[in-house]
Amino acid sequence: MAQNPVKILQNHQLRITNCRKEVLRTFMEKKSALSHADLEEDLKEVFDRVTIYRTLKTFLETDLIHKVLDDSGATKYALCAHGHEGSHNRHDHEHVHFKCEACGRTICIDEVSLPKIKLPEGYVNKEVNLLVTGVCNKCS
Amino acid sequence: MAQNPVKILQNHQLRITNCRKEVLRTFMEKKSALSHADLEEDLKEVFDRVTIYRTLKTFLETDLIHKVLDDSGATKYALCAHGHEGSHNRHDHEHVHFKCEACGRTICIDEVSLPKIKLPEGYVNKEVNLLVTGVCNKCS
DNA sequence: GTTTATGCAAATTCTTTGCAATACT
DNA sequence: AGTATTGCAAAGAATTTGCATAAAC
Repeated sequence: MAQNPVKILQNHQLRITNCRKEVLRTFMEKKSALSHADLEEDLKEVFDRVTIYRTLKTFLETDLIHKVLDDSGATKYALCAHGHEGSHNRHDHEHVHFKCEACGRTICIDEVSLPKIKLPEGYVNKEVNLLVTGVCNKCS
Repeated sequence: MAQNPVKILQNHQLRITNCRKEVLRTFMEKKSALSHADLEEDLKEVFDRVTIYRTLKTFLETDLIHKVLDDSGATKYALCAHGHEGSHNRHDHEHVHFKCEACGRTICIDEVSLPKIKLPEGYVNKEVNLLVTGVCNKCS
């Protein structure tokens, strides 16, 4: 399994550029969902705002990151947990996210698995997203 | 239980204005989550864009509506199911939303109840939001 | 009559697009 | 060398703020 930014980019057939490496590194380091603004805060001295937008777009299209639901209005993104191993199936995305009201961070809770949802007749379920809001272990 | 816009506004100690009545009526009529843009489309001839923003803000603060998670980026809102009865508890918001990829509508699925989620040690659960993406009964 | 909401203009913020210069393979 | 990515400028949306007028209580 890939573990460093360069290998991940190679696995996804993306050119290796400084911005992509740094964005990836930031996701790996922060271990929480990040918005464009979060990334910009860390990287604005080095890369243009627009480049970060385009990097996120590219990563989304390559299934390297995915959108994380959030009630703050800002779109947040997180690394696809096993995306680096080449398993590009949709269910990579199906996990539980936890948003802390105190520190504002959104993280993936891997320990909790998603319950099966039975929908009414005629509904086709493609993807399930669960967001729990509350206070995290560091803030409580 | 209150059922018309005027009574709902009274119950929430809000002044009765045309814009508030119309926004409420639209939510009741459409029965799906609406974004500011959705409301504007219906009401722009009558009310200013800004007034609709402010109405949504007021309704949010009064717990008359709540944010609905959505992966489209646009913030959507929905009526709090029992908010009109004066029960302002947080669990009003805990339902399952379904977003149809075909028609783009987001609706509340009342038939499905939220599974209990057990979080890791130290996490305090305040609110649970579940979004299922797929195809609805009308589009499938 | 006093308080609160509205409409309009304008300021901010967020996101996208075009294009020449640069970096990657 | 050839193609994709970047930075900058600028356009386009989305959202917020200030203030005078109008509506609600």
